[in-house]
Amino acid sequence: MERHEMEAFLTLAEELHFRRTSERLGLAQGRVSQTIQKLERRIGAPLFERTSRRVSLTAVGAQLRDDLLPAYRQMQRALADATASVKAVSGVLRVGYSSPMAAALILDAADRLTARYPDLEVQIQEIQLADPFGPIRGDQVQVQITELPVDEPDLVVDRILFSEERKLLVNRDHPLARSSEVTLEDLADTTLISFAGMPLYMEDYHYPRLTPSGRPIPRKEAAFWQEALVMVGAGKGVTFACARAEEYYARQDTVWLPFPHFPRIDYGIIWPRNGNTARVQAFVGGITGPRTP
Amino acid sequence: MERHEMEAFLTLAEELHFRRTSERLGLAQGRVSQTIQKLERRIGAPLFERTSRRVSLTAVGAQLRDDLLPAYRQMQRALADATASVKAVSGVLRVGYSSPMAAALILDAADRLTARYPDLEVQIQEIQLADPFGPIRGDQVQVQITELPVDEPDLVVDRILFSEERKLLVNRDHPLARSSEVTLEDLADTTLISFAGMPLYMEDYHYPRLTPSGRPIPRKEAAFWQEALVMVGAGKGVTFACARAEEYYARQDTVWLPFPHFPRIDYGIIWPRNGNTARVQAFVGGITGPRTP
DNA sequence: ATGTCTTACGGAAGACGTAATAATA
DNA sequence: TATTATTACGTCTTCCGTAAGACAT
Repeated sequence: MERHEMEAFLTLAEELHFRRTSERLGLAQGRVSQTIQKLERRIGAPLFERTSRRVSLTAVGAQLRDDLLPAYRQMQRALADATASVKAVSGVLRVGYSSPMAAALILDAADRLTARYPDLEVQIQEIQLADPFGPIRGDQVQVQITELPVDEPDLVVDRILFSEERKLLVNRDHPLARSSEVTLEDLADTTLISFAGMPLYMEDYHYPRLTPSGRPIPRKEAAFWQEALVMVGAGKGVTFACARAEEYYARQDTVWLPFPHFPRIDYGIIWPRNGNTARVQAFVGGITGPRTP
Repeated sequence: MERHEMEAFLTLAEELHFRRTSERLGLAQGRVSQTIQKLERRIGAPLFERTSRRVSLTAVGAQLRDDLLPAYRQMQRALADATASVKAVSGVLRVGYSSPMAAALILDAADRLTARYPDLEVQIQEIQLADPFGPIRGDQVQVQITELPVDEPDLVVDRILFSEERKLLVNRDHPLARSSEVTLEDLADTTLISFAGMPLYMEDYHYPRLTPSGRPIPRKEAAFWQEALVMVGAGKGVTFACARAEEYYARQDTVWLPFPHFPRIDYGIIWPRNGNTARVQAFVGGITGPRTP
């Protein structure tokens, strides 16, 4: 049963009038007549009783209308929903990241995503550790891959996307640079560079204030990651980073030391609790795929 | 969305293989590819992710399949049900009647019915009052219009179709032929002709054995209606008939007297309890229409 | 005479198959 | 190389509108 036959039949079953039916469908009057006749021939019995003055459904016609109408509506809706869902995942989605590996992941997901949603553009934006949630709260990015823990009432944390070994960055002339194994206890003899503006629970998690034995760890704050790098290069202190960041930020004057006795760095995907749009959903779903295999 | 597009999409969603899909649909391989592409252009995003080696549904495609499949199935079923119901109302339907008015009604309904169900043939058969249920029990007729009351465990009585005034048939030379008004009490002075073979409750209802004052009514039995007519014409007794039967059975030697103090004759439509077929249903539904206006 | 449904006919859209092309394992 | 999906092109079905016909009010 062809679409145009269903439409002719259902419209005529509603209008009970060939001319009005043809007008509603944008067809010539004769077309409706012939389409209905063809359908009736296929079914084997008239669906309408008609004189030149009155059109009415037969029992078979009424039954068919009752069965067909919901199916037709659902079909229409399925198509409309599909186009609407595609349209909802169009426009620009800005994704924040605070680590270059996350950026690579995002760009990878963006490729797959724009293949599936041709009208979607994914833009990326670096997020400074000193203000990790400003951009997402200000809608400068709609979704973000960032270091955990994140515990903000207005932000949803989806899950751990990946985790990285933590390394300690020290100046190549620093005594620790030649240690075989560095631990938290050693930090009492350094200045740890952390970031102002981070929530306290995050700062305490990533940049402890005391060593395990209780000695205070001297600290200094930087505003940007690049600034922290420069400070380490200048011998002003040490700081943490995830292992693979070395591929992006290696410097002659800095060595990246394994730091196995401190937890790895987990990265998660977050978005505003009231910003769970189709775009964001699609991105989160799209970034799921590649991670699992 | 065209039928061939739905079929191509749903089949491909099941097979995940263009060649197998084209074979199942009896199409060329390229056709499937182009049909899917067209659908994807209309929706605005790919429904399948394909390489030359693997085909898989995208999220949009999977959603569309979930929404579309039930609608498509229901549509198919609606059409199949319609053709099946037409086919079920085809062949020969034999209808019994015991009164010429009923025959006219049946023929009228049969005309409308064969217009609605071209493959149905309606035949009529006269039923003798002496054996009112033999033919319907022997499947010589499948439905029957007959005098009420009918109270048989294996027969369904639908409803009263119409009712007719009862008249008394007497020979023109009989003294009652000149009465201004005849009552049951007068029958004590006549011989009432009834029919053998009728169930007792029917015979007692139509042919009382006593007058209201308790006098017995002499009686004689006939085997056929025509026989009863002849007997009345020969002055051998009186009998009952419904008023309009006079149009069919008027004779010079018989007068039809009003008999207002005895109930009218009700006619009902009956069929075997285990013979409620689509044909019968269609006939009963078809005979409903003309009666109501 | 008007409004309705049906029938006849010519043109255009598009669904189809064939066959060549591109990509992947 | 074999198997797959895509693209190009010519054919043919059939959907369509126009216009005339048939019928009822």
